Parts: sequence; C-alpha cells; structure tokens
Amino acid sequence: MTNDDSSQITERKRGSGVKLVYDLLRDEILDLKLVPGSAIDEVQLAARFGMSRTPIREALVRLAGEGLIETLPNRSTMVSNIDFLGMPAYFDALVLMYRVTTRLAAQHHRADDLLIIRERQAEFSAAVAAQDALAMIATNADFHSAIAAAGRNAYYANFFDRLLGEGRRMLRLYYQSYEDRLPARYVDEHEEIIAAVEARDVTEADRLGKAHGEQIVEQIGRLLTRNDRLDIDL
Amino acid sequence: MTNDDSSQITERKRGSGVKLVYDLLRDEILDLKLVPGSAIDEVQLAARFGMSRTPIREALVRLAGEGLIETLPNRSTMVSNIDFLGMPAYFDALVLMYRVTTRLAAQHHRADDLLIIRERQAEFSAAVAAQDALAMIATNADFHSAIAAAGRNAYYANFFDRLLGEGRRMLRLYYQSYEDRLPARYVDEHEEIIAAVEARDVTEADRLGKAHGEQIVEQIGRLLTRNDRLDIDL
DNA sequence: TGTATTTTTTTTGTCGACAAAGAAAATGGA
DNA sequence: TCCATTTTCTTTGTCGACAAAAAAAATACA
Repeated sequence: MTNDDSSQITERKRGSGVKLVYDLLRDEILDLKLVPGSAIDEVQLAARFGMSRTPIREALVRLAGEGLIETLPNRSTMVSNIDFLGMPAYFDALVLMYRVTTRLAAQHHRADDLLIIRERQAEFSAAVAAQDALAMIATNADFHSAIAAAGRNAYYANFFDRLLGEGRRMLRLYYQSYEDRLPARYVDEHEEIIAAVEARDVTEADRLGKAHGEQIVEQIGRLLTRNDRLDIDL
Repeated sequence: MTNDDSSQITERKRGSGVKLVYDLLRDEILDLKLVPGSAIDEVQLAARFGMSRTPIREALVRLAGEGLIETLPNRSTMVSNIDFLGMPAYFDALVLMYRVTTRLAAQHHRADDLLIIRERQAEFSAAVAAQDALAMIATNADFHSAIAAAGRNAYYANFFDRLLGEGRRMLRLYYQSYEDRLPARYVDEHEEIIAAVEARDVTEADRLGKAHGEQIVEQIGRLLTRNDRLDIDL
C-alpha cells in the first residue's frame, strides 16, 4: 500500500511541515488520488499530519495560488475541477511551450544539462518498462521540465511546469483507461528530441517539440471523444 | 510623505483583510514604493493594518508564490530583487506573449471585449495626458491584460499578467529617469492594435503585438545601457 | 404534509501567545 | 586590540482557542 498513513508523530524540523504537506497534497491531486471536486478538510489534514492547522493552511494557500485547489469564501475548499471546456486553450499553450522550450534547449543547453535530461529520460524509460502508469506520467513531466530548464528561460520554465502539472491530471485520466498502450513511442520521441537538442538543431528541435505536443494532444482528444463517461463531474 | 498611515482601525469584513493587504502590498512592490531587497516585517505590517499576523502571513505567502517577495527560511522575508541577468529571457517571453495574446484577441474577441479594451485604453490615455507615470504604467498593463482576456486563453492570460506585473517594476525604473518622454507613441500603437483586433486581422495583430513589444524592450534596453547607475542593488 | 423560521453543527478566519532559529550584541581571554 | 564564545534580541513558525458564516438540522406553524 502506498497510502499507508500510520503517521507516527515524529519530530519535524521547524518549517519543513509546510513543504511536506504541500508536496504530498500536490502529488495526490495531480495523480488524481484526490478526486477533482472533492472537499478538503483542514482539521482532518492537521490530524493526519500531526500538526496544527496553520502550516496546513499555508500549504493550501500555495496550492490555491497554483489553481490546484479552489477555496470558497468561508466555506469548504475543494480540489479544482479539470477544466474540460478550457482544454483547447490548454493544448494551444502546451504545444507552444513544447516548441519554445525544446527550441531554446537546442540553443542554450550546456553539457551538464544533457546529463540531467538523459537521467530523466532513463527514469521515464524505466517507468515505461515497469508499466508504472503514475511514474510514467510524473517522469515524463520531469523530462520535459529538464528540457525547459536547459533552455535557460525561467519564465518559460515556470509556466511550462505549471502546464505540465495540470497535464498530469489529464494524462492520468488517459492512462486509467488505455493503460500501457503506446508509451514506447514516447520513449523514442524523447530520444529524437535529445538528439536534436544535443546537435543544436533548432529547427528540428522546434519541429519535434511541436510534433510531440500535438501527438499527446491528439491522443487525449481521441480518448475524450471515444470514452466520454468519466467519473468526474464537469 | 506619501506613506501616511494614519490607519484607523475600522471594522473589516471577515476574510477581506488578506486581499486588502495583498493588493496594497502588490501595488507598492510593483510601483517600487517598496524597494527591491528591502525587508518586510510581519509584526510591523500587522500593526500598520491593525490586524493579526495571520492574515498578513497569508498575503505574504501568496506574494511569494508569485515571486514578488522572497522568504529566507526562519529569517527575514524581503522584496524580490529585479533579475537583471534574466532580462533577455524576460523580454523574450514578454514579446512572445504580446504576439500570442494580440493574435488570439483578433481571433476570439467578442463585442463586449472591445468595450472593456477601449475603456482601458481611455484610462491609459488619460494617465498619459495627466503625466501620471504610475498610472500610465498600471493602466498600460491593464490594457494589455484586457487584450489577453479577449483572447480567451486563461493560461496565456495568467502568464501574461505575471509578466506584465514584473514589467511594471522595470517600467517604473524607466519612467523614473525619462519621465514623460514618448508615451504618446504608445497611445497610438494601442489604437492600431485595437483596430487590428476589431478587424479580426490576425496577421496584422501579430505584427503589431510583436512590434509593440519589441518597441518597449528596446526602450528599456536603451535606458539600461545609457543610465546604469540605479539606486537598486543587484 | 409542506414551508418558513429558528437552532445546531460544521468549518473557516483571526487572534494572542510561545518556542525555535538566526543574527546581533556583549562578554571574556589572549 | 582582536577574536572566540556566550548571551540577548529580533523575527519567524507553530499552536490552541475562539468568533463569524454558512450550511444542515430541527422546530413551529399553516
């Protein structure tokens, strides 16, 4: 069981609590362990983590800042719903960022960037081999995040990270249904991207980034049109 | 003294305090009333606003989430420094967003969007006429934010808003030196943009957005190379 | 039985207080 | 006088408690 919460009330370092709660909650939201629309109770979380409501609250504020939870004034805070109506806009932004970050990585990457990128790709590849859907999704996001970091534009990288986070939830929907269908293809595409980046072939990097993004978008779109009975309310 | 804080301790509605502090602090940061690098004291703010540290803290957490303040663990939190080293990256992102949002506005705007955009343009024009530098900067950002909103892509709009916010600080530096130099030109350019958006001329909107962005970038660049003795530490 | 009103419950927003973590100041020794 | 160590001071991080708001339940009335 991954969700074993026999939380021993261990001594925590001052200030580490917020990050702990934030990271865990963020992961649970992005992995859809916390269903969109479900309520979040502060006191319950406080009990679960063995701490006061204050640090919990701070973590929630940060999550709200990223749009991962929504907080009705004076009333319950809940996990944000996936904005299906906004998906065209999302995909538009995502593909553009795929292009821009890959292109910039080809231009500005340094030697050690490639090491990190290859590491992420190895992790992704391992997750695919292990058929671990959750790990695939997370490591895929990490891979592209590393590409963005190599592009040396913090503004794009931040924005892209946010998009990838939101994307994790949609990909989770995807892999819930089609489980281990064609991720091998993504491994190959990642390899191509790495090659283009290493060769500093900006045009090719741009093309591959665009193709990779549109690929994913198309897959998700196909899922949503074929299997539109989701256990999540719009 | 602009900072006259004879704050009468008036009754506030529950939950309004955070927004109050957040908005005011954000404005003060973006207008450079709070100097980058200067320390922020929670108890002082609490006294100033006549409330407890808790809502102050929440406002600070949100500001930190947007990168407007930085918080050293256990030690003072301070207004974020302007990242001059990252300026090329910033300008790159800014110009791209000028293009994308203007282009999308031309595609997707609706009738009432234009009303709002014209309103913002009127406010900007008024600020220029009144030679009110701070108002010029703020209303200029509002104008482009309205354009982005008309583009109907919340992801771009959010990102662009963040960039424009950061830009307000740099523009503030600009107008501190060159005061009321050539904003009239911007008014005209805004009018051209409005016309292109209204005509749904995507190509022209893209071109104008790009030109407008590069214009501003060039201005700031010229300032920084000519007058590099800033009263702000890197 | 159905609806309006009151009461209770639940959950958030705010507060004051205290402990921890550094930084600054004070002390002591050479 | 200079440096190391201890002490004080400042500022944050966390806590438990209480009040406000809204929802849910209970009550009263037709």
